[in-house]
Amino acid sequence: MPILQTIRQAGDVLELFTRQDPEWGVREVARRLAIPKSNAHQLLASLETIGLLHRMVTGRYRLGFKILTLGQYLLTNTPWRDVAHRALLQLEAQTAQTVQLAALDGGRLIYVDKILGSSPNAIDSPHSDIGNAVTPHASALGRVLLASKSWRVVQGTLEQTGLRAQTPQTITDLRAFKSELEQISQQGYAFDLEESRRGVSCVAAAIRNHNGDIIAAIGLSLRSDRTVPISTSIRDQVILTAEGISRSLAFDPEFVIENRAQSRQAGRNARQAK
Amino acid sequence: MPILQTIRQAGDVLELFTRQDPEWGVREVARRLAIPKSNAHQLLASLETIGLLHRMVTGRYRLGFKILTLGQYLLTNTPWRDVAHRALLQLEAQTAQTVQLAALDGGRLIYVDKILGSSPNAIDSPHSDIGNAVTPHASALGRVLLASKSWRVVQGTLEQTGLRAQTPQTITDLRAFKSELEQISQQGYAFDLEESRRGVSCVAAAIRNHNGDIIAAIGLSLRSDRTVPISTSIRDQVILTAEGISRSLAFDPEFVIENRAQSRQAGRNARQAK
DNA sequence: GGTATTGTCCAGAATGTACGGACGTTTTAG
DNA sequence: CTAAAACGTCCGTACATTCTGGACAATACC
Repeated sequence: MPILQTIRQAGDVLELFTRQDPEWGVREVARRLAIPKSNAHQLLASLETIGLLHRMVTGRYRLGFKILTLGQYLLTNTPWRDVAHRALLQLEAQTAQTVQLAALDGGRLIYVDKILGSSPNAIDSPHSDIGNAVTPHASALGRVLLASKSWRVVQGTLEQTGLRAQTPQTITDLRAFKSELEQISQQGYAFDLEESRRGVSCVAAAIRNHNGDIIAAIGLSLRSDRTVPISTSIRDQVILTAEGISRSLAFDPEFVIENRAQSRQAGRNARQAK
Repeated sequence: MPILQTIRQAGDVLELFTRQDPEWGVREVARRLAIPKSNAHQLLASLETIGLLHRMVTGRYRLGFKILTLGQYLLTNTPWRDVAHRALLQLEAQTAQTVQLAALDGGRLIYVDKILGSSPNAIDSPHSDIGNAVTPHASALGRVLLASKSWRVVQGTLEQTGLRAQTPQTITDLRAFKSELEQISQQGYAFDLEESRRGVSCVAAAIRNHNGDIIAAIGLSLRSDRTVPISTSIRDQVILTAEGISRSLAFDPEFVIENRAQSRQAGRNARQAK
């Protein structure tokens, strides 16, 4: 199974463009990726022609606006996003707190939607901006999603990101983390009590498709000095909202297809097991 | 100047994923791009490993969430976006109408920011969603930006997109369009009276960096049955806001660099002119 | 149950890409 | 003001990668 090396390199180049380092020159890219300058130049120039990068008049490069366009297409075509968005609007109306929608992708937690709470002390952090990718272990959203995976898969993910503590409250012990996931898996929701950010707590619940697979999660963020522990009222509202979304998705014909595909996948697994 | 063919193909693949066709199979891609199936398969699989595509359990592909992440980085690192955002918030507060921020990229108009008007009859159209790319000729925002380019460049752009009428009011005559651009260039703002969408009019003004180059534009959308023509009051508020943004940018050290780069570019042009 | 279509995989052949160096500028150092 | 280091860009060649065409297993359709 040969992987296109040129595209892998293009991916490596794109990985360089982060929030901290938004602009790269040919030389810098070459040094960082340990490739000849000409090679880096070709890669950057080529990525510019397809619009993924934008060449400044200085000759240095930034991300191109085509990415915004593609992101727009992605958001409008993620079937569960619309359903969830409407439900999140209701949840915000009930609680006046900031609510989020997130999914797991490539071992990272991606925020897919966010509605700022109208309450004066609602959380408003760039941490959960749409498109932001974070390590999943330190947030309620991430753990709800991890709890749906087998422990093997979770271990693989943790090997990449580790259990780095983000606040003194972050769980860093592997065994404790495992039992935490098991508990989440049973109760169907997760708490985050100042584990990702000081003074911020979170409740999250999973969204399931027709097949029962967890495909995304919603969360609600609170200043934790207000309600510790998070009131069961808030918690239940989050759970109910998530269940409502899951119920809507069950009747979505889009996910009936997804459902059939699952059995197809099962067949493939059976084949490999032979 | 060899352009990396593999990346060009990858770009062609990404171009296929639009709002109308968000999901593609190997075979479909192969047929559409007139390449062997195996080749298409390699491209799709490779684009998946770098996160730009996401493989469904069916084996078909959609855009990957990495695009959202990159888009997030892009938005947070576009220097004039923050400045403009604050100004747009004020403009919305003054007018209660929907306001937008857009830039020109690759001959297309890209919406970079939008604030929905609080007025009950404010415009709320997916047409101007962040990241959306449209042909520039039929909107006030697009024309303000086109007016900054030389007619040669504009002609090149129009060859790609044409002057297709989107409403009966759209200017389709090339000469009329040229004189329109000249007028916009002089007066510094542009109107769009139901040319892009029925019942919607728009005023737009340009944002300039320290060097006087037009780098982006802001616009305000109105139901056109309310005020025809758009009141000079509204128009002037848009212009003043744009000027305010430009003034802020002039002192942005980021754009002093950009400025120096301009003279560098000038030197390059002089060299080529020899 | 048969047939057409799908995604995946394999091996050889040809093409495209990686490489090192050279050029003209720009920016820094002295 | 001069010198030199750093930068982006552009070649030509040799190699390695990608492209090609076909075969396979599994599914979807009739």
